[in-house]
Amino acid sequence: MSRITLKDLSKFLSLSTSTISRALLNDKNINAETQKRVLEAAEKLGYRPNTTALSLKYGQTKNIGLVVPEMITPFSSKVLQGIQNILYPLGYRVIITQSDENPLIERKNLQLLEEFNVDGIIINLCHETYNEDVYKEIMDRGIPLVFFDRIPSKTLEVSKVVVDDNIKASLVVEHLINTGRKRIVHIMGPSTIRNAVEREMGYKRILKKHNIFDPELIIKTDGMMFEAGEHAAKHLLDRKIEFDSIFAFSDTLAIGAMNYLLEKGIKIPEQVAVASFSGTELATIVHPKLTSVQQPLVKMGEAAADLMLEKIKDISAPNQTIVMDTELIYRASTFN
Amino acid sequence: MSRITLKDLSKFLSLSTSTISRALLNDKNINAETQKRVLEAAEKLGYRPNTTALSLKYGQTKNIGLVVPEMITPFSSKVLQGIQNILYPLGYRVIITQSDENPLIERKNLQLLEEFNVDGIIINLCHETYNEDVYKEIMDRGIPLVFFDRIPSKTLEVSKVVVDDNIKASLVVEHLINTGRKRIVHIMGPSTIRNAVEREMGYKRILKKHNIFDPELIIKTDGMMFEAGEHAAKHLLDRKIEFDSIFAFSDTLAIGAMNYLLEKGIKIPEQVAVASFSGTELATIVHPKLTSVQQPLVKMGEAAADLMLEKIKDISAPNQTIVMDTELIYRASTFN
DNA sequence: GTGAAAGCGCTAACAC
DNA sequence: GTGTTAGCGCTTTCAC
Repeated sequence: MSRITLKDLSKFLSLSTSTISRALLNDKNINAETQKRVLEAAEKLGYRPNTTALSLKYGQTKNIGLVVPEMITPFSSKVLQGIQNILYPLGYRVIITQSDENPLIERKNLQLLEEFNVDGIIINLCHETYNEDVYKEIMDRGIPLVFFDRIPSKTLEVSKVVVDDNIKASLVVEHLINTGRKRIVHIMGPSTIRNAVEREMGYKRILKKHNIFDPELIIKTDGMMFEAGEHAAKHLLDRKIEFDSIFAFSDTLAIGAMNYLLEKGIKIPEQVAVASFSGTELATIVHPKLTSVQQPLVKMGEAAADLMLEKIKDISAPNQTIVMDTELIYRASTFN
Repeated sequence: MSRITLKDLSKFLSLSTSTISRALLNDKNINAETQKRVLEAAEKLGYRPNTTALSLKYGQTKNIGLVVPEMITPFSSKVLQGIQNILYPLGYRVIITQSDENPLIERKNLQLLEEFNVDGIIINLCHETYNEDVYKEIMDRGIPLVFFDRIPSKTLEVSKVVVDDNIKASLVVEHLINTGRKRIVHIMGPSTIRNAVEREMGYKRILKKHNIFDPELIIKTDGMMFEAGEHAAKHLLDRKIEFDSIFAFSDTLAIGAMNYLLEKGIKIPEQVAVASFSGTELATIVHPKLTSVQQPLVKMGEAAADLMLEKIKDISAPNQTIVMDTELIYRASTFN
């Protein structure tokens, strides 16, 4: 808590609090001499403005909530970094909540953030439709909501930051084909996540184009974490499904699968090439390093924060969709 | 922002705001009938208390700052989880800042949090002494500071949550010796981090006890991230230093080193066993999985939050040091 | 049991 | 150019 207040300065200098305030705010109606005295006294006594008073005055808490599915992988941290880059210098605090990939927890988090009186919420959701009612309620109450990465179903019009999942997924698959792979597995995320469906569409389109599509090669996972990837790999081996490569929905799933294969003595990339989507550090801290679609996560955070600022300035600003550019990074996991 | 206020309810029910307030706070001086009416109206109109007004009233922002070195690894996220477990239900917001292992950024973060008027700061520092002056200043201003994991030098008495680095490091080394390793490298963190020194001491003590200590086997890194581990491994190979195992300061350094060795075709654990310290998911998502000292990160966060609450309740509460139990988890990276 | 009024720290409209 | 005052939303004396 700030100890010393305008009132203290006012007493100290025998000036009214409004004069002090004006001096501090660099108002035009202030004597240069007076201002200097005030500034010096403020410095000397260690005055720090009370943000709470300002919040009350202006009706803005300067708190922005962030809801993410998890923070085990660096994905959200990177986006957070971008959000902070924009919001911290402007005096906004960012309050993070983790949903643990559970829509129920996400729901609680949203309610918690509302209780925290945030000015807006930036969210990467964990289920396309489950909490749609809450999203709506929140927006109806005049609290702007900005989505990134995983967005709600099309029935809800919102501001959002996304990547072109479909096209980039197809590029990954093309790459696998170009390097001679024919039995390309897709480890697909839950279909309650729009991106999973989009990436699958990209995958399917290319395989069909090349006439090598086989529905058996699509493994839909239940979860999103490493074990889900392991299960997918186990499933493939247990069923003796023949495959020479994997395109996974995310680095996380890819790594889970990769480690299972390595444990079973399968050589990567010699026997099975692995590629994925995300672009976190995870792709480069495993061996072999993963070919992956790199998303500009920090920039995505910055974009989301910008959208949020726009909405805060004018709640009726039109919803925008920002599509970020991604880059397919080729690494050892897909080359012999 | 909450739309509807006590005043609105007051008008709506033709009652004074004080009565409304009393009803909502379940005060004894309130007619049961009146209270019922108020509660119903509040529900109906969707009243939500304005936390800002409360903050101003009580002189507490209910904001707690968190300063961590990085969020690329899951270490801080886990601790954050624990902190949130305790603080969120109590209405405290947690505001995170990342120092990027840079004391200068840490300094800025601390100042930022002060400007945010936090009620207290929980911190995992990135340099033992560099910002000691700021820590002191902050505490002198009556803002409680609680440290965890990496703590300041002994000249600064503070509340903190730590683990027994020295003893657990020695257990890891004993384990390596028990599995037949003789040339045990230590990849040591920067000595500006107390834990690095403690873990090195544990390492040294055991090697000396067994008469196999060789100063050449200690590689002190400059950084803390994966590349620093790689560099250490490169250094070992370049200098043709003979070794059959590695004990690394952290999972991060261990993984960096491991991947470099794997790239050079060195077999793990057959040729080189690897063990580390941390206990994040990182240890289990690489191949082979890492033997590592598992720290109870969520619990550490909870303990730090508890210490913080104590300090908030009574700023003059005595400083406490909580030492958490850790567990050495044996995994494939140290077994043939 | 209820209402009026003060005050938390600050800014801004209004006097002078 | 400076001071006075009101008010942001809430709780809490103090009256009645």
